[in-house]
Amino acid sequence: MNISEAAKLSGLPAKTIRYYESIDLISPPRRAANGYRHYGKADIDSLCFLRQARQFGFNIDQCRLLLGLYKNPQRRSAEVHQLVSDKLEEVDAHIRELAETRELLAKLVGACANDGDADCVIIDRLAGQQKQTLPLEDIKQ
Amino acid sequence: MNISEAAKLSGLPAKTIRYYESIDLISPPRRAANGYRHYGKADIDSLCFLRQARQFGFNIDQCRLLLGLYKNPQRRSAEVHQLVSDKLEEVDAHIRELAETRELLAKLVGACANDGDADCVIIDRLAGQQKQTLPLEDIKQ
DNA sequence: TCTTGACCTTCCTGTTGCTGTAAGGCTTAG
DNA sequence: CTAAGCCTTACAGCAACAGGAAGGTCAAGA
Repeated sequence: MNISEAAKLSGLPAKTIRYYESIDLISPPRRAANGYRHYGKADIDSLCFLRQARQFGFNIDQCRLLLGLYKNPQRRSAEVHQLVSDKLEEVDAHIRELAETRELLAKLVGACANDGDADCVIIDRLAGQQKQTLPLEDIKQ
Repeated sequence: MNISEAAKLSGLPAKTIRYYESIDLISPPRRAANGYRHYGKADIDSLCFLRQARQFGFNIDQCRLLLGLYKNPQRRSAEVHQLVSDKLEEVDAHIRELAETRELLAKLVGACANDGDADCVIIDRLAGQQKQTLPLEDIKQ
């Protein structure tokens, strides 16, 4: 089948499929006489796998590893488990970070007068937090 | 003061300060006779403001708006409030999305045998989720 | 005076994971 | 015959910088 059908079946844009080929994430498919890419069932399986893995938040390099395990009947499930629990930790860390930011933002939103005045707690909070101070003699306009 | 001192005081890398100038986020500073950038106290304030805003998750365009409000004594705090509560919603949405992914990942991690066998629930889950099916007659190798 | 090291400048490339667009060839229906 | 709808390659661009090259400047020490 041609690339647009592969795209439909796999749920990936044709552009993305070509891109994955260009970075050697998938192996180049056979070509028809007219130069068109020609995909088989196994290719579709790999593409579906990649779409899912990306949806789970794995980046391209992690997908590369996962795809390698997917295609390798000699894999040990422990290797897969390791990759996925690493990713889980990554996502947890990200969530913690965002949650922290969220709380700070919520505080700002709550504290702001939200009216027509120029006085604004938010602006005050974002400003005036210098990282370091210089000795007086170094401060020249 | 020179750029490296501005960097120290603001907590932004000198590279970033030059970058902010290149995208017109900050106004170009005065130059000394030798061509070196020369920053004053107001410049540092803007840079600090930007560092904080970026830390709060605002992107460059949002920072542009915030910085405009910061520098504008005619601002109404309601405008600032709007920007920040929009960002809060953005962050909330992002967290919800990540939390969903997290749960899926946790399920995978919990379900995987995590041993030396090739059988792997994770691999099975990532594979075989075709987006669409084609009518039989269209399926040719 | 010369040199050394720490600054500073501009410009170009690379990062991640694609997406958009241009310019052109192939295929199929009307 | 032509128009639509595929397909191809190749190049540019997004965000928000970071790294490095090549070269100018400055201050201190031998």
